[in-house]
Order: sequence, then C-alpha cells, then structure tokens
Amino acid sequence: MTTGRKLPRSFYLHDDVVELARALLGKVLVTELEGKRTAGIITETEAYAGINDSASHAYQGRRTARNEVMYAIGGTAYVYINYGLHHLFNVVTNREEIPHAILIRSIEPLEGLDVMLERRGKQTLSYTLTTGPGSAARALGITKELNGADLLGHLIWIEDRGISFSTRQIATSPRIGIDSCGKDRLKPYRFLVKDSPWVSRSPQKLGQKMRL
DNA sequence: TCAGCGATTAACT
DNA sequence: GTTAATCGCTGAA
Repeated sequence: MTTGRKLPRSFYLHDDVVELARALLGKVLVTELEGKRTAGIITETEAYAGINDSASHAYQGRRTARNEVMYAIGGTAYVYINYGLHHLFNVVTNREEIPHAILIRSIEPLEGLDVMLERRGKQTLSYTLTTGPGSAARALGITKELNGADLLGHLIWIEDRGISFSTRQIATSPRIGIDSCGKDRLKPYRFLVKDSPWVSRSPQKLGQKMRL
C-alpha cells in the first residue's frame, strides 16, 4: 500500500477556491471510523465560491446553524443533509470568515472495499458504489457527526499520494443540480477526471461494464 | 406556523 | 421518464 502525506493546513488556505477544486482531483480522501479505514481517489469536485456565488449556501453572507461551519478555517469538514436523507461532504477552504467550500462528488475506491459495500448495502462492486456526492459520502461513512471535523485530525483527512492530472485529463462543466440558483448557475466550477468511469453524470459511462 | 423545495438516489414504469 | 424517500431553510401567512 502506498503511504501518503496528509495535506497541510497551508493547502486549504489558498484564496482561489476554483483552483483548489481542480487541485483536489487525484488527492486521496481517507476516513478512519470505528476502527474501519476507507479511502478513495477524488475524481469529481465542485467549487462554491463564497458570498458572491449565487449557488453557495453562504450567498450574500447567509449564516445559519446549518452552514456555520463554512465560516471556519480552511481544512474543516462541512457535512449537511440534502433532500432529507443524503449526507453531502464538503471541504472548507480559505481563512476564517471566508465561506469557501468544495463539494466532493465522486471518488474511486482504494481501501476498505468490503466496508464500503457493507455501508452501501451492496453485494457486488459497481460504479454506483462511490459516484455521486451522496453515494461517495455514504461509502466513506461520512455523516453529520463529522460536520466541523478537522481535516488535519485522525477521523477524516486528505492525502497526497503523488497522483496528479494534466489540464488535458481534466474536464470542466457547470455544476449539477443548481438550475434555479441564479446568475452563477452556468459557471464552469465542476471538475472531473475525463477518462475515469468513477464520476457521476458521465455519458460515456452508460452501459459500460466493470473492468478492474 | 407551515407549505414548498433543494449541491440526490434508487426503484419503479 | 417518474416518483418516493423526508431534513432544514426560506418566505409567506
């Protein structure tokens, strides 16, 4: 097993959340919960650019019990419940009081496949195991309990294992599921690994068989 | 106070 | 393609 280097605080303090969303592709997201370790390569992200981004929960400085964690220091986990049942995991970035966040939409499973299958209630491996933000979070065991968790702590963190992608290997698109979010709904803030089947809403994935 | 809806998914037809 | 699952915020009573 490759060992990685936990991303330092400085990684998360960068000003440009869109650039950071791109930089997270290829990094490895790890959880260690109840003695069970699971990990996967980040393959799809979306940037939410703070108080000027009409698709962000923090648009116009909105601040509620739910999104309070977005105002914490970069390197904090923001987990919220969507549609009443899905836990969505975001990485908070930038300094305190600047509510930037990056939604992790998909991962490619690396470690703890058996645990992920169990958490997802599945018998067999398929691309639906960890693609889509609700599925990725559930496979990693991420729930509201981790809201506010420190990404430099011991429950959940992100590692650099030397995987990176060139501009040519990365595709960009508008963000998913924010059609009614006003002026910024078409901004190209979604990033995904072009040739990876481990992403959501990929036309090339349809009908594709598992090949591992 | 409460209806309406969302950074979604899976199981239907 | 359609729908049910049903938390938390918003905006209208």
